[in-house]
Amino acid sequence: MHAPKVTNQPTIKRLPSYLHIIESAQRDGKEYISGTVIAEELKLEPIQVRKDLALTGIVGKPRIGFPVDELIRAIYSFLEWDREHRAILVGAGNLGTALMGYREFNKRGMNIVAAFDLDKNKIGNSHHGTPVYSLGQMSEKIAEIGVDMAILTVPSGHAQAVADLLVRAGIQAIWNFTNIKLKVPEDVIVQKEDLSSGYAVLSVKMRLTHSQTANAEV
Amino acid sequence: MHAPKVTNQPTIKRLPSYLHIIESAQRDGKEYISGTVIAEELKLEPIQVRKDLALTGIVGKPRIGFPVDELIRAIYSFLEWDREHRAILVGAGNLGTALMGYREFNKRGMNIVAAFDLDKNKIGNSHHGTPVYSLGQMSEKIAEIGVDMAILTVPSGHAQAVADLLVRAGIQAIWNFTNIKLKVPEDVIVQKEDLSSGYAVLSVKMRLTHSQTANAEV
DNA sequence: TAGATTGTTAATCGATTAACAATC
DNA sequence: TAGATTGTTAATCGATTAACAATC
Repeated sequence: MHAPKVTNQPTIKRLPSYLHIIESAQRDGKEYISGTVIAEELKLEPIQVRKDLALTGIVGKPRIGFPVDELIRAIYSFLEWDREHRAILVGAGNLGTALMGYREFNKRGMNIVAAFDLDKNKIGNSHHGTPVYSLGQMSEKIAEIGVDMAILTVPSGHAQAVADLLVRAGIQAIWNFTNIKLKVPEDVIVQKEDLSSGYAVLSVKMRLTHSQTANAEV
Repeated sequence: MHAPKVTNQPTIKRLPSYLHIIESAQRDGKEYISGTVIAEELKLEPIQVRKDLALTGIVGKPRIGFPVDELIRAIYSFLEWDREHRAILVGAGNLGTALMGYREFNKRGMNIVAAFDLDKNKIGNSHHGTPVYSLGQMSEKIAEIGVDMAILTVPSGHAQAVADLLVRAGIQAIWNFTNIKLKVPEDVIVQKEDLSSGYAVLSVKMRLTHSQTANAEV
């Protein structure tokens, strides 16, 4: 009767893709969806889907599956996507602007309330409703607005300096899109998004497929 | 005397971050770097770094560490980053443009030779040296240029249709930045980049930290 | 009822970590 | 030489998968 570990990273990372399938079923008017169906859609094992979903506390019906509306609520609740996460974004370049325009985040509770940049041409503009301020105003604005997390999309040369500013301004969580391993106090959460690692996996997969010894387990 | 598995995903995903540290040591003029130092920098266990690096075939010197130049070459070779990967990019929006401007990819052997979009205002332009063509020209251009992989940064509503086009044009590998699970033939490699999964991990980490039971193993 | 699916308990698999001899 | 680090072999840990009774 041990409580299952709630910090199973692989499971947490899969939940958003489940959610996608389940929401699509909801749009189709389905009342129930089975783990088997989700697994087929994502090419996973049914038992894995069931185990993952169990973590959210959902209870299904044998033979029928999981109640769609309830399941969506359970995942949202587990991921804390049913509450507002106020975020700021630092670095309003192409990547930053892309993230500001990513409507899915907003649906998942993330509210990007302000962006900051050094570029005078960008300051004063707004993207998808998010105003862009000067970097100099950042600490002040953070204190004023109340912010849960910062999204870091600055050039890597500025990453550590900006992170230092964020920490000093009291930010507790940083979503780091730079390729710099940030040095921050222990109690500050950093989630690093590393595009190169995806490219590395892709390259190796390509090599394995192109070679004769095609032990292509994906 | 079993050969170690070359398809250890976690290891492959860590190699780019090692490379970062090692290249920085190279710029500092260091001839050798130890696994211990790399581990410290990235807050990993030294034994894990050594095991990971061993996969590339590098041989170190006890007491001294690994020869920097040779180590960089070994990682590049293992990841096939020492060869050109000709890529096209489909969807020249903000994210696509950001990827075209990401100079690190170019250094790692990726050459984005062409981009495609539907938007007439974008067609004919070029971003960081990459020309943008109309989507209608895609199949033709792929045949003409010779392409190893496609980067998919279109709106999710178009993802499957574009993937179908790519497959028909003979593309063997797709780097998928949409949140759609693509349906492709078995022999086509898809690497999915899922920003929501990073956000999910961050949200759960925040919940765990803010709660009293701070079992904050990161 | 028959049978597909859930949820639990156990088994397997693979990755991480530990221990330690070899060595520069 | 002394001692830090490598690389190998073994132990541990955690995640995935299998088996199967319960059940709608």
